[in-house]
Amino acid sequence: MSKGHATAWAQLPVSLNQLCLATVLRCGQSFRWKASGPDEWSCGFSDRIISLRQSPTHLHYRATFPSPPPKSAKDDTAEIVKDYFNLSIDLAALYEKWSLADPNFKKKAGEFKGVRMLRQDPWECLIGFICSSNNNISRIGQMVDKLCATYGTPLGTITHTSTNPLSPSSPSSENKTPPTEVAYYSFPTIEALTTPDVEETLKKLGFGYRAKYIYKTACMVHKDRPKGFLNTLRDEKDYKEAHAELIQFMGVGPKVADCVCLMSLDKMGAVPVDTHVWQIATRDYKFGKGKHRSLTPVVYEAVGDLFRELWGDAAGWAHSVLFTADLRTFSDRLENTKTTTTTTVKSKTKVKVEVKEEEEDEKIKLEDVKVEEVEGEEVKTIEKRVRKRGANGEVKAEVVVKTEEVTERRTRRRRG
DNA sequence: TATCGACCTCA
DNA sequence: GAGGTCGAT
Repeated sequence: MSKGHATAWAQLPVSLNQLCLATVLRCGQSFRWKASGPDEWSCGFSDRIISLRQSPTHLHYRATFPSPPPKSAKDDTAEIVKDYFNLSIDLAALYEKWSLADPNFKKKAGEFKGVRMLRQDPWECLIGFICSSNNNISRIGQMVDKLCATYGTPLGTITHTSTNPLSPSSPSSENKTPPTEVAYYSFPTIEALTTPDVEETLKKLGFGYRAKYIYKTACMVHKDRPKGFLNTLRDEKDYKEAHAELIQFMGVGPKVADCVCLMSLDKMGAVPVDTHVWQIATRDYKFGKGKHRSLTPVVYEAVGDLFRELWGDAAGWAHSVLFTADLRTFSDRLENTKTTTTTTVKSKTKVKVEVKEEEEDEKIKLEDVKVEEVEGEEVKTIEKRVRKRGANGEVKAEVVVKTEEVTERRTRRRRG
């Protein structure tokens, strides 16, 4: 039982190929779903808590309202759920298409069915991903919880029953944790995050430098944009336009903007390139063939283009499948097929090779990388030009620094 | 255009 | 050091 007014459980026909709840709700799209039971998930929406369960053939849902709804009101929770999970899109058909176009996708997809993009509220999505920089899913979740508890509206409580999978062998006794009442809140409105105290409060709550970003962005959206601005990016702007609008906000770079485009603005081709995706591109798709030492804006876009060419219009959706497969949380699923390649830098030697007096030779690249590979050992020679400057900033000399990096690669198969 | 240090906290 | 961004150079 929970405080509040819960509707009866209802269901929607949804196969596991179309949606895998346990994966989709934990793969870093939304940070607000809580496990409220062994196979139950709950999340606060604007005026109600929605709880979900899944069987092989159905998605079960129910709503818990803070106060009894008028008898006349008909429950629109089904509509909310269909919309939130983008259920009008046939995911299985997309998997077919991607598998045909890409053997690597096909290989990974078997263990990761039903990974679809949510269709979240753009404002919540924006703030959630501003929190995501230099951060991990679990802490982002904790931060968003605090944000909601502090600036959101209470929606009631849900009784959480044991989610501890530890001892299914003795269901009768010991290891059961007692049920607890957990409070749920709505996500704060835009306006709620524009009060002058917000930055300081969030700092105290452990948001770090993101506190300022959130406050500033809230102010920008609220004061400098027309009402409903973020939602208009869905229909009135295409992907590029929406992306350009989003990176105007404080704390929003290309990656965060792509997350918002993909997960809340119906831009299925948006591919957020974070360090994971960058790894996937270089490791599994040989992107750049060892060039590119950092993820500059140009390289960022090139990675997205690579995947868009490979997977087509809904590349962002496809990317999410491989991204999820790469997450530590789910790494056990690939145990049987996986080969892991670990690379360790064995040695690194820097040698200053020559000193040039004030030479302006545009032909020398600022950085030149040569790679040789011998029996699992990779020797990279990096030539980097470093300018020594005097007190006035004038170039006094240029030093070419050669770095030899010896990398050892070990590939091993885990039990299979 | 690309690179670099700083930024908050927690692991 | 992390599932990034900002501001300066």
